[in-house]
Amino acid sequence: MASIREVAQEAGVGVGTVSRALNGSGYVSPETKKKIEKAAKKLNYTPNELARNLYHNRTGIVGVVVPDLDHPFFSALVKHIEMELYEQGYKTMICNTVGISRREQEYLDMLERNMVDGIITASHGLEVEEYQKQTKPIVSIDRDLGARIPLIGCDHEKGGELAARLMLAARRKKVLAILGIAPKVIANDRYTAFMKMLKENGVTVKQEVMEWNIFNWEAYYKFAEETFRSHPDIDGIFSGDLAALACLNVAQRRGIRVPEELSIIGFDAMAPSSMVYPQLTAVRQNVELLAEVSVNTLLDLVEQRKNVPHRLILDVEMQPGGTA
Amino acid sequence: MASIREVAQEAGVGVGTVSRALNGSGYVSPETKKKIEKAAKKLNYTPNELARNLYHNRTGIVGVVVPDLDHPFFSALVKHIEMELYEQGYKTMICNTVGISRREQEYLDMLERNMVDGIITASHGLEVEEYQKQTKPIVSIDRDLGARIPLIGCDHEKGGELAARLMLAARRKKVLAILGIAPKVIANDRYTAFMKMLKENGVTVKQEVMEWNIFNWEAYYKFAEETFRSHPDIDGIFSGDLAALACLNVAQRRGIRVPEELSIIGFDAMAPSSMVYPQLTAVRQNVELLAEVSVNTLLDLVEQRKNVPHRLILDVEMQPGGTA
DNA sequence: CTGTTAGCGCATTCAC
DNA sequence: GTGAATGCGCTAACAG
Repeated sequence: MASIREVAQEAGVGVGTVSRALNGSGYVSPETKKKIEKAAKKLNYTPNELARNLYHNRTGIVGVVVPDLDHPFFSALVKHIEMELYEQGYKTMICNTVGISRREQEYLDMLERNMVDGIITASHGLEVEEYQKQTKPIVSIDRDLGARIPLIGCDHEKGGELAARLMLAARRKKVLAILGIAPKVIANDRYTAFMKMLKENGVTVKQEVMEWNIFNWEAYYKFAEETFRSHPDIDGIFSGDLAALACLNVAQRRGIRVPEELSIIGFDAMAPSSMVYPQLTAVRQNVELLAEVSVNTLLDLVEQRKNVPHRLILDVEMQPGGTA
Repeated sequence: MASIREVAQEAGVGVGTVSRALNGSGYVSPETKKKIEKAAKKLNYTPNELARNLYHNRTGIVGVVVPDLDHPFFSALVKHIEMELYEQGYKTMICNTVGISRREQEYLDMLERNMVDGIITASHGLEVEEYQKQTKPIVSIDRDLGARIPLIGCDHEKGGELAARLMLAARRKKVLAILGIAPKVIANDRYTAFMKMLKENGVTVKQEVMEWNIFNWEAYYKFAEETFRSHPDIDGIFSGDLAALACLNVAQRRGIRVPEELSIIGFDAMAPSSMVYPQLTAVRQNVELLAEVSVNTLLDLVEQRKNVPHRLILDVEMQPGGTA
């Protein structure tokens, strides 16, 4: 509540001196510095960040846009992004788009209005053009938004191949891939690679597509039940963690033995995949590293520290489990 | 990038007029208004929110402090808080304290520095005194921070009793309660009520205490294994969702039949409790309502809309499952 | 070494 | 109806 002017008055000096003393910029005699600090303490002075922001034209806030915070992958991602940003002196503003592209757009607008210094987006409902209009720092996770916007993601192709290899090792013959990913996102490559390798080896591969922007458990569960009705003869399933867990649950309920009769392989290997019994076999993304790389790439842009590569692909590995 | 002054120049009017025209405050002739709008569009003018913030001494940002975003309860809570805040025109800044009270303190400081208009805290590592120093709006979830700070939470006592009733109905004789909650938090009441009712009915109740600020699955799992080693004779377990899920997993691995030989009841009933087979029996908190009430209480304070009650306790119910 | 001054961009007086 | 002037709180450049 107390302003810098009041502190200056109390200490009997000018505002500039107070500013320098408290910020450690420029020279202030030890003596007057003491006086100023005493005055500041007495008045319980706290600098008003809003005024600072206006002057510096920055806020130290980074916007993080995700489709759904209550999804294990995104909650873990945001957690680690927040922690990394904090380490580097930034704050995190979040936005759930829940499939509403208007909300995504509004966050982009906040960039223009200087509310945030940069954006990390993992929600992909808008057209690429909207992003390309922007001139301020943006980093994209899992989607190519053009040459000026760095893309960070994991090696989805390798993930798909790792899964395919497991299916082959288990001699599966009729496998289902459940695609639940936004169009235009590199995450789709996991299915392409998966199906390609299996087909090359004479395995029959079917596919089902889930609404990509629905993330609640009910929906996954219903979809799994429907899947078993329409594909009673499959002996393998590959999909995102949650759909895989739903399939596992329905299989157990139906008395289908996993993995003897049916292999189930997930993608992401987030916490819930370890909670079930048997533990889900799944391709693991290194979310922590993903967060770290995304943040550092963005801040390289924000602070113009150095040039950043346009495409950064992180390694994946297979989390062993009991379902394949 | 274009400022209001440039727009004024382009339109050949004064800055005040531009401000009034674009904000709809005060009178502007339809004619000049047109001119101004054209100029604004031409220059691609966007008001600088930082300047506005300084003038109004507000940011429209609410800080949300939680121990760990990557915990199903908190990720769901933050998701719904964010959505509700968005509906009301506010943005959400998040902070993972991950058990570090310094981080909690820093967020409190941001209140003083006017970076956020208010705070919703569900992380309770700091002493009450630190909160009571604050004069700006704060709402607390699950912990009493003194008369001036509203407390929102669910009816933990009732939850504990609902669980106890199920244990009694299943004729359990040696029950274990796993406490994993911060000290001084009303969430502890669930265990107090649970144990009280069971003891009154002649049931033996033991208890174990987990580090309250550890939230990763590994820790839960290890704790569960240790629990079965040291308490091989129990026939009932009551704890938070994640510890309960870990116990269920270990029990299944050990070939203990649930619920025939062992009843397991969780608290929260978040998504992962539905993913396992059998589904976890658990006390359900209405997170959505909790978020809505917290946000509205805070904004009543921020906008001084009306007086708010100091204590708001929400109902709970039992989520049926197959583990009790 | 330190006080004064001039903005940062906007919103709101208050004369005209 | 409208323009000019003032201030939000702070920082940095500039005299002194």
